[in-house]
Amino acid sequence: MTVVAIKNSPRPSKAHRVDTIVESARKVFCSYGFENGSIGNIAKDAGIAEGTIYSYFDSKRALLDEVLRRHYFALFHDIEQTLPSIQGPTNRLRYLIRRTLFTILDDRGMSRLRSLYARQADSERPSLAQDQNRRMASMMAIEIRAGIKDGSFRSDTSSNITCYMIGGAIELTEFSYVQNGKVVNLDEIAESIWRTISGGISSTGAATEPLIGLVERFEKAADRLDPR
Amino acid sequence: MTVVAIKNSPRPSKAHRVDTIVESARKVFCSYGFENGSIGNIAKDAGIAEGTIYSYFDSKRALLDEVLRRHYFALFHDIEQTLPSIQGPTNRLRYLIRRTLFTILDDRGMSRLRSLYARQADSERPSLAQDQNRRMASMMAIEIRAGIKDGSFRSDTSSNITCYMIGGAIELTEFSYVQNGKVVNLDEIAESIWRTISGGISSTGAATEPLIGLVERFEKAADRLDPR
DNA sequence: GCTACGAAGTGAACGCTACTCATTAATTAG
DNA sequence: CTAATTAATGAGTAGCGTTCACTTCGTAGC
Repeated sequence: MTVVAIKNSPRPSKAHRVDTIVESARKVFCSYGFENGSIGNIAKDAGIAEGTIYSYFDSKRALLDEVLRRHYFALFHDIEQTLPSIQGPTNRLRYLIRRTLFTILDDRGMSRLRSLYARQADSERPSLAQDQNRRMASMMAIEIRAGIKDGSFRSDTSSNITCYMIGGAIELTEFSYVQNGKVVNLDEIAESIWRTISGGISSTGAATEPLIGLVERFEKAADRLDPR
Repeated sequence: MTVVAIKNSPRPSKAHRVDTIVESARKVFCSYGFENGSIGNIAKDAGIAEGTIYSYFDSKRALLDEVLRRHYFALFHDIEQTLPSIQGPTNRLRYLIRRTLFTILDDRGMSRLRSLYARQADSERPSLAQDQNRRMASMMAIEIRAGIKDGSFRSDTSSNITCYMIGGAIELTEFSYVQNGKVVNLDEIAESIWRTISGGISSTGAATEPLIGLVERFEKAADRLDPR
């Protein structure tokens, strides 16, 4: 996507130039990682001088932030587009878990950036990663609170911690995939997360076991009274 | 802790020298972060030349890895010391959650290192962060499997995902604390994590599902005895 | 005690890269 | 068409991780 510089050629618009830089940065960072991807490479790919980048971005870090910001913007936009068509907080929460989890498979390079470099922001407050966490958490929290209101979820549920648990599990799944690259069964993982979130891990066996015995006795009695 | 170099002074033992370097590195990295803490600073603090560090460590990153490795070693050692004195998988799992969570308050600088820099390892396989995750996960998984065996936990629990959910929630809590520095009520967070893990968030609970089957059997038997 | 030799330590020099800024080119206003 | 303004340039700067030729130290054999 290299732009050839020609004397007297008209300058591209400001927005278009920013787009070019960010797109080149995305390519370079995804291919080489943040630390090994140099401003020189990005400038060469965009067909401009290194100095030009610094009239649009304060630092290399700020450039990475913009790459990630656009990535998350597209992701959230897509989610917000889909969410209203799903009925009920339970289904919506399930969708949020699956949708976020499956983003892992979209782009390996982007997964690497997200799981390794997203957290270290410049000095911005709130940092990009924190902001992203908050947005995802707030979407989930809305569904959880709706679920509490309509009686699907227990009223002593902490929406905050529930979001942390879901988000954290997804992050660790992504990191694990980025590190060892093994193919993962995301359907199964999504199902496990959902099962744990919704039903917990405590066994209900203690409660049901006496009942099983009762039913069996009842069935035996029925057999005697009504053989076959 | 600066060591003053004197000509003809006896050289410290190899192990002692490594300790000095790692301790200086820990101080510098905790104070300035990984990227802003320079090898020059570390060497100055340890009272040695920069080159000396490179006869003990391959790179700056390897030095950070050793700092973190020792930190985790101490943490795991402490946990393994305490764990046997706690009875039952349920209590042990609760302890693991609380113990790991409360590590956040031990040392702010260390929390920063853990949540921002631990994931980017050299080229080691497995990476330090992955190795650490695995150790923590395996400790938790042992308790979860024991809990399944003794009937405390549901048998369809995925120990892996449960660990990810617990570990992920703790990581995000730590990151949030590192970023905005607000005091957090860890007791409350630990309790929420535990409540969700053990009981889920469904108000109906998984308890009813097995019962539905029993009720159906009961009704069928009753139908035979009293048709219509 | 003296010498020789390997191990440990040193710090100046190197290479790389993020970032700056004086200069040049392009665009716009009058 | 000219002047003023804005955008772009790329050689230069600074800082840091890393290397390596050289120095110093510890010790073993005489």
